Amino acid sequence: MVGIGLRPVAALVVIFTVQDGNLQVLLIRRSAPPYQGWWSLPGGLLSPGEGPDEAAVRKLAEETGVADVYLEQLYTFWDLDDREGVAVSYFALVDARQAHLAQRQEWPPAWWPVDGLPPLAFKNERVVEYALRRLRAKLEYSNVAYSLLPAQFTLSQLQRVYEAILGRRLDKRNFRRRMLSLGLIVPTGGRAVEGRHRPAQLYAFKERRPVLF
Amino acid sequence: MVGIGLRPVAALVVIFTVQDGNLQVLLIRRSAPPYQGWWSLPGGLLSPGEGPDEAAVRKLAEETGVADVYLEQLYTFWDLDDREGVAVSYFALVDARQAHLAQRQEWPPAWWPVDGLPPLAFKNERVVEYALRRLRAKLEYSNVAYSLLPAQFTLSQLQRVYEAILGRRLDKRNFRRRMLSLGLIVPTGGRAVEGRHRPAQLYAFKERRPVLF
DNA sequence: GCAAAAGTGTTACTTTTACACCCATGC
DNA sequence: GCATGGGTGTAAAAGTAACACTTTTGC
Repeated sequence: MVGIGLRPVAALVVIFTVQDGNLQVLLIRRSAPPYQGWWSLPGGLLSPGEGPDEAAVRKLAEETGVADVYLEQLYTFWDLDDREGVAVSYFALVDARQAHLAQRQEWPPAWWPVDGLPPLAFKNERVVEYALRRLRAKLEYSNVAYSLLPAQFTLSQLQRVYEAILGRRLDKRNFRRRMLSLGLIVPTGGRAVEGRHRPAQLYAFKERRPVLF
Repeated sequence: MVGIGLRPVAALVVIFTVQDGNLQVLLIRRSAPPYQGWWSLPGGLLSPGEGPDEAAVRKLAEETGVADVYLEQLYTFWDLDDREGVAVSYFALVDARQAHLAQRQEWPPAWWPVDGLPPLAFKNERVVEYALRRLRAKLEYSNVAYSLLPAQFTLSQLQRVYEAILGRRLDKRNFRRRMLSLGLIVPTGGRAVEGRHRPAQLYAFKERRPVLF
């Protein structure tokens, strides 16, 4: 018998990346009911002895192989399914170049552009929407973008990440001035030779851990 | 036997009010173990069929008699006790004049000034601290203060609420200009005769529901 | 020499801050 | 008439937003 107050508790992770100037979300194709054949966010019930944060870290590692990325608790939903379950949601920011998606026949993960998602199982649209709002807000007053980029990057790459997330173009001069005057990033001295044009100065985040301002 | 992923799930509410220029939190004195004799936040396990939001609303009503106040989910903690329980926390804003604290011998509630709290059970200090940070932030970009004041109030009363929450003095002229230019409040035409001094214009919030800006 | 992206300053405008005195009332 | 809080404007500073051309490289 289920005791009073005992509920299924799951963790759910919205894993974002920016690739080719597009903000993408990791989805998993469901290979069994309920919602067989549909796509949903990675997640699942807590394992014994595990807290929601630990479950989120585990899911993230299972699907992408990465650890030590930006991961933040979002919101706890309780009406995503009909089973009185509670879902603690998270969002994570990963650099697609460092992520290696799990290769499996069943429940395969894939990146989807955030503005072209398929119908999702368990009302996961609400979770993605919530995550996106929070990510956009956070971008304005923190350095979380560090988690979407390699250790060194050009200012143009950084700007493309911001533009992809915010969904609008930014002014190049104002953007560069702001990033530098906030002291978020420093030039490394290296240069990126990338095509038949002038090489770009490489920069790095001063801190590769969350900083608010 | 407890199934996989089944956990005790509780709701926990940080109920704030402003009284005499002081920000206060509602605490309950524990009348049984664990932590007998200590103070803690109101909360408890979800009832059958109840979601965390509903449990928070219920707790709020039980302790203060109020409904329809500002109530927002905060964060889900899981390491507040040793029992693998999950605690979904909320914060609420109530007008002390409209709140009637439950009168009971056991588990009596009381208002405590937020900067003079007693030691709390279940690491509830972390929850209060988190709630306070969120409340301070929210005050700057929303109208949530409506929930701490009666339908009509003077600008000085409103300012005292802001000052109590932010923990610093504000400039009277700048404060008034800002509140009015944001279009948060409107004069009602009434005046408050309150002492041997010039009566104050009464104002009301345009919206008595959460608005972000 | 030309295509491509890198890099760089100035100006107008908006927002924020600092600051001090007169007003209306009750006693 | 005096004590009390109510009410009001302005100027300086800071921050934000708009805008276009030169530079360096590969081919």
